Amino acid sequence: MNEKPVRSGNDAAAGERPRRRQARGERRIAQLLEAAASVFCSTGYTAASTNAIAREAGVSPGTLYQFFPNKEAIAIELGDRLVHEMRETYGEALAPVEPGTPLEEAVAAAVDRFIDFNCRHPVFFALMHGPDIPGRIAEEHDALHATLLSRVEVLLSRFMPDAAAGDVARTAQVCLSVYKAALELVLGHEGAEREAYVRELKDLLVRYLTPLTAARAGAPAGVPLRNTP
Amino acid sequence: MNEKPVRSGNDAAAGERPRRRQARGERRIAQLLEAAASVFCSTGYTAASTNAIAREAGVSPGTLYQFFPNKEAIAIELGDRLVHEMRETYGEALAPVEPGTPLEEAVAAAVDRFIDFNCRHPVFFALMHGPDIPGRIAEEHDALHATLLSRVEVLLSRFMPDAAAGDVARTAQVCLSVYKAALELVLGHEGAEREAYVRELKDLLVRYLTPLTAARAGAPAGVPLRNTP
DNA sequence: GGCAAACACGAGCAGTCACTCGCGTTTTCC
DNA sequence: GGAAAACGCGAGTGACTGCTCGTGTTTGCC
Repeated sequence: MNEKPVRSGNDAAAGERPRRRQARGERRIAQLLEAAASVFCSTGYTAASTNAIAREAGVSPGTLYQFFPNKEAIAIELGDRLVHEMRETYGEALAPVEPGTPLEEAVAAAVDRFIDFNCRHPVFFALMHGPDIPGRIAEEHDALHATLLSRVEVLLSRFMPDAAAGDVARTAQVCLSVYKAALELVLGHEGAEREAYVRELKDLLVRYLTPLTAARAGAPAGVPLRNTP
Repeated sequence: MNEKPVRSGNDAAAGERPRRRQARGERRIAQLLEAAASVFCSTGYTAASTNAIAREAGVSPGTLYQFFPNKEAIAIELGDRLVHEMRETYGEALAPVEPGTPLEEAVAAAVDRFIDFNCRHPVFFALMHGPDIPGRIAEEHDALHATLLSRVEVLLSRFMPDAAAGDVARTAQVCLSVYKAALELVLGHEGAEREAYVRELKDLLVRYLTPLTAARAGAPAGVPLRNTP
């Protein structure tokens, strides 16, 4: 926010000098990011042309490049803002697990928050899981994925304290991948059908994880726990 | 195979006259498809340039267009051949389910065959699940998906005979999506780790489906069966 | 051998893309 | 009010794409 006014003697310090954005500029940036989100969402990153983004935003190509050095920077800025909001969301979604909380509730709470976030920002899915994203966004996605993974591992190790670290990591990976797959189904449906898929996802995760946690208190039948040796 | 020799009077019948391929030509086609598979696999469909495919195959761009009318046709031919082999594979994988076969075995058999196929043909995943595929391939993928879906539904309805049709369809969708997600994990690992993920996928599916089938013979505890009304 | 068709080449064409540049307009700061 | 900077424009540039075409070589058939 509080940018220093243009300094004397600071002109050619770094390759990129911080431009003094006016309110108008900030508005344009938001406008352009919104347009980019729309275009990325409907056509994917590579197929989205900067001219199309500018047109969608109602400005000229030249104006777009007044605020972003290149196409990748648009996706990066968009990704940054989404990841920022995402970190807040999943911080709440995964962090506070009361020791007594049953698995079913923990899963339901996490799933509900993540699904809600992804439904509100469909671009996020397109940007993060597209196969044609630029290297920088991929890094960001990997970082976010790693963070999520370790969070899920912590959550899991609370429910399955006597499992090998490798098994916990693998289980967490499976959970995230399954979530991603189900998210695609959820985003592809509306209303009641969408909610049915959400319920299905919760059931799926709970049934997958329950036998692992069951070792804590007298394994209740079902599929036998299979520990990889 | 047995192509009729060039017919007299059949010259300008349709817009496309069937060229008499020589053995050399068939070899080039196989060569080009192999190169295309490699390039598609590593860069995706849109990013793959026809010049790059030709270069990978060691021929000139003009030669490529002697056998394929356009870039899409390359992907289509490749997809056709893969789908053809796929149909044979999953025909065996899903068709014959003995009435007494336990769920665990049926799932394991299907998963093993599909995983094997996808590991032998990594292009298949890239072509079918890429977001930038041309319309024609998408149709083919949708058709294959629909076929697989109905097969899985038939298989499922044998294990859960007293479920609503909508629930069965949804369950089948979830199974396929989960398979797809796990496939990505499997393809991303090697050796023992890969096998561990395969086992995880089987467990996941069995645990997901077991409570649904349990209604047949005195529900053995675990997560209660939740029927959507 | 000879001829037509299939095969092979690679420079080049039209089209699209990300991005630039010169110039005019609006805002900010004194 | 006036200078400087930020904003805004859109035709244009170079690179790359899918694809063509004229020309030369190899193959199959008589």
